[in-house]
Amino acid sequence: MDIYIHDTLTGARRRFEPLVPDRVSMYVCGPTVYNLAHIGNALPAVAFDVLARVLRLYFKHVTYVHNITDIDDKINAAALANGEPIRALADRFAAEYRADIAALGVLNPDVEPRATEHISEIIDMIETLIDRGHAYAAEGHVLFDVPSDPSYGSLSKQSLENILEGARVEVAPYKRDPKDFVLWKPSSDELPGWDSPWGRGRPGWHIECSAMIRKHLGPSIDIHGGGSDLTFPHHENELAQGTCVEDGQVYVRYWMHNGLLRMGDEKMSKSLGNIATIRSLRGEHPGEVLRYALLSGHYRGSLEWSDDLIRQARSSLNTLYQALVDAPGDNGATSENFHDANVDAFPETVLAPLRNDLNTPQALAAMHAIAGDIHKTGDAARARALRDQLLAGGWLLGILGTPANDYFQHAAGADPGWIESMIEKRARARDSRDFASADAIREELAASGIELEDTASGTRWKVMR
RNA sequence: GGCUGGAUGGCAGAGUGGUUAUGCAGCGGACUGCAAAUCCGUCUACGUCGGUUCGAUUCCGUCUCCAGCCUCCA
Repeated sequence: MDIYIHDTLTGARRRFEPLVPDRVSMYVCGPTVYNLAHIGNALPAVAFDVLARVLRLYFKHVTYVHNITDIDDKINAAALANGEPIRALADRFAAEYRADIAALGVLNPDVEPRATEHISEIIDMIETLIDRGHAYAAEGHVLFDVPSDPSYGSLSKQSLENILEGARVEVAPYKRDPKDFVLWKPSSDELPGWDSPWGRGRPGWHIECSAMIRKHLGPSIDIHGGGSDLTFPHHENELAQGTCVEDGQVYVRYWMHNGLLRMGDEKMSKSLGNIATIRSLRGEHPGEVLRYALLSGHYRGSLEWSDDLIRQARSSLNTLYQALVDAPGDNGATSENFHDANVDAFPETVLAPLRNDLNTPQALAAMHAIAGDIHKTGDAARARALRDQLLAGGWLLGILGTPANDYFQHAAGADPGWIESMIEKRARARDSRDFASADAIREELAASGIELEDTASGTRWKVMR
């Protein structure tokens, strides 16, 4: 059993081996909470959720830390515009974010740290960087001294000259080098601030993550994930801080970056405004459908988000649920039953692609193969075993979490009792070969969004979806 | 301009030096009173131009196009 992960730093797929056997430390950058999250924000949450599920099967201790950035200029601006206290606004949208990704089946991380709760760790780390000659204070700011880190640029594969040439930001006069970035900056009285050796101020974005990683996972971690748009400068800067604060320690063993969702041929982003919020999407679609859509592409690719993608995901997921409905015996079980199952309980055909750099499209293909086998086998015991395989695979992917019947019957616009009585009426009509009446009843149900299926064991109904 | 990655059938999207991805949709058939679900069959593929090779969608190079990053961003 080997797990492979594509590592951004080396640009290669590498066999995964944690620093300490049986212990995996994983950190994923979460959102800055100043408004509702969009579906692009959910991609890393979902992808790394699947990774965590897989890793927990093979390693006894997995610590998954997923942060929330709750101190940021955009938060300040949003709070000001709202006339709302900054802390209240950040808390509110942090809760909204949690609710949104929970609806997509994302399990809670082990730790969900907030930057504002780690100010002393941040200050400590900045002081260490200054002591070691990698940072300097100037005019109330503290800046990281980029030229002091010879390997700067290695993660984003940028040469220092190119960073300079491409720079579109004005260079502050207190910077020794244009590439130096802020670790600490002063705050005015109306902005949030904390006392520090450099006066009242607040942390820069990059140091927050480094300090929280250090606190919760230590100086050297196994996996660091996030969107590919964070590679530069955020993760490059984190790498510089995390490396320079120690002597020759590897800050991150595997850097993982998910691709970005596109909408209308462009990256979905709050700045561009071409976003679909998770909130609005899950008003229209089950969270599981949205999750399936996200998993239908490989996490490193760029997936085109569209209504058609959602429609296809919905149909595909229906097919899997249909197999559960058609499996003989009790179909009240869900993938949730495999929450604590041993690795042997999971289908290798689904697991193997996931171990190979989280190949979710291939895993889903294997799920459909199992679903097909459920229909094709004539053996009831075999079908039940396959049903369990399907549910187990569903657990890894975070889908099939609803009892199959409920999935097709929940949110029925009509009273189930009425539906059953209509079905009975139709059965009598069919028995007397009055197909015109029988079809009329079926039409009437269809008008209420109810679809009928006549099976060998009787007629069953489901909500059209 | 620099860096990184990508171009696969109607759509989405894996993968592979020679053999079916898969799903969605379409078409034909089976089943059904008719449907639905399911099963069987089936049509559209690997951006361009070269090279390596017995053989390339898969390796190498060229070109074209696209996206991301170089500024906050998942």
